[in-house]
Amino acid sequence: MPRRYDPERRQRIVDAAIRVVGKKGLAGLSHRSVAAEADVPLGSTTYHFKTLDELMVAALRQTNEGFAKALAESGLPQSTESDLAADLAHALGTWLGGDRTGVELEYELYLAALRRPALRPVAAEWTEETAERLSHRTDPVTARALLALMDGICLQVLLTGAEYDEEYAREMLRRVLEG
Amino acid sequence: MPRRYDPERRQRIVDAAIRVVGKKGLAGLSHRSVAAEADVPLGSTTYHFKTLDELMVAALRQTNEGFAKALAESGLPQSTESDLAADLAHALGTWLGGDRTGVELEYELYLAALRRPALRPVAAEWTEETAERLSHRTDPVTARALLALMDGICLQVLLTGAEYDEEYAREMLRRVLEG
DNA sequence: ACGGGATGTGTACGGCCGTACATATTGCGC
DNA sequence: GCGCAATATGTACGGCCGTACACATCCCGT
Repeated sequence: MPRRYDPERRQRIVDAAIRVVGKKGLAGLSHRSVAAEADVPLGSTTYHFKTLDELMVAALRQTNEGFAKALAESGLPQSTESDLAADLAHALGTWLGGDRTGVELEYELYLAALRRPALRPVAAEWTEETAERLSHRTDPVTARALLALMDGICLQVLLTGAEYDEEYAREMLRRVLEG
Repeated sequence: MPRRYDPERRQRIVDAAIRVVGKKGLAGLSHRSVAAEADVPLGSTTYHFKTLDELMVAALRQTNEGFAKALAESGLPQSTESDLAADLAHALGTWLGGDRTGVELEYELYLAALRRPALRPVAAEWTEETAERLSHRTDPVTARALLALMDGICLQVLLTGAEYDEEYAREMLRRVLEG
C-alpha cells in the first residue's frame, strides 16, 4: 500500500470540503464525502479534523478570506470621494450576478453558525472585520447597519428568487448613509 | 394492539416537528425523531409526510403564521400616527428579548430554503405578505427594505451574540423610512 | 350494515454516518 | 543512522436514517 507524504493534505481537505458544500449543501458534508472528494482515505479526514465543526470552521474562514479579498480588489477601502452607497450596491451586484454557488455556499456556512457555537466566533469575526473596513468611509455604527441591510437584501434575493435590483439597493444604502 | 382514530394526528406531528427543531436543530429532524416526540409510530409520520421537505414546509408555514399573529397583536398594522420605526424596533426587541428558541427556529427554517427549493415558495410568500402588511404605513419598496434591514439586524444579534440595541435599530429603520 | 378507501401499526432491509483502533510509513532531531 | 513522534491507511462496529411493505383498524358513502 504505497502512500506518499503530502505536506498540503490539510489544505486539500479544506478545498474539497468547500466543493462538497457547494455541490451537495452543508447537509451533504461528512468525513466520508470530503474524503472521496479530496481523494484521500477516510482516516485522513478524521485525523486532520477530529470534528466536522473543525472542518467547517476552516472552510468558513477560507471562504470569508476569499470574499474579503474580492471586496478589497473592488477598490472599496480607498476612494473616500466616490459614492459609497453606489460602490456597495455595485459590489453586491457583481457578487450576485455571476455564479451564485459561491454566494449560497458563503451564506450557508455563515448561517450554520446559528446552531453551531463553534462557528459563531468566526461569523462574528467576519462581521467585525468587514465593518471595520467600511468604517474608513463612515462611522462604525452606520457601517454595521450597512452590513445588516446588505445581508438582508442578499437573503431576499436568494430566498425569493427575485432579480437583484442595484438601483434599489443603492437608494436604500444611501438612506442609511445619509440618515 | 389497540389504536384509536386520531383526527388531529397530522397537526400533532407538525407541532412535534417544531419542538424537535427547537431542541435539536434542523439537522436533528427525522421521521424517527418526530415520531418519538409526537409519541406516534414511525409509520405514521411517513404516512402523513412522504418527505421531510413536506414536513418542513408545514412547520415553516405554522411558525410564520405564529409570528405574523404576534406581529398583528402588537398593533402594528393600524395606528398610522405613531412612529413606525419605533414600533418595528420595539417589536423586534420583544421578539428577541425573551426565549430565543423561537427566533432561532424561525430563522433556521427560513434559511433552510437556501438549499431546499421546496421551502422557497413559503419563504417568498412570507416576505411578500409581511411587506404587504407594512405597505399600509409606507410604500412597498421601502417596506421591503425595512424587512431586509430587520433581517440583517436579527442575524447580527443572533450570530455575534451581541445584545439587541433598540435605539440603534430604531435610528437605522428611521433612516430607511425618511430617506 | 357493509364494503372500499383512508388511516394506523410494526418490522425489516440496505445505506451512510462518526468513531475507534491496529498498523504502516514518513519526517526530523540527535 | 536511530528512534520517536507525526502522519497516513484500512477496517470494523454500532447507530441512526429513509423507505417499503404487509397487515390491522377505522370512517363514511351508499
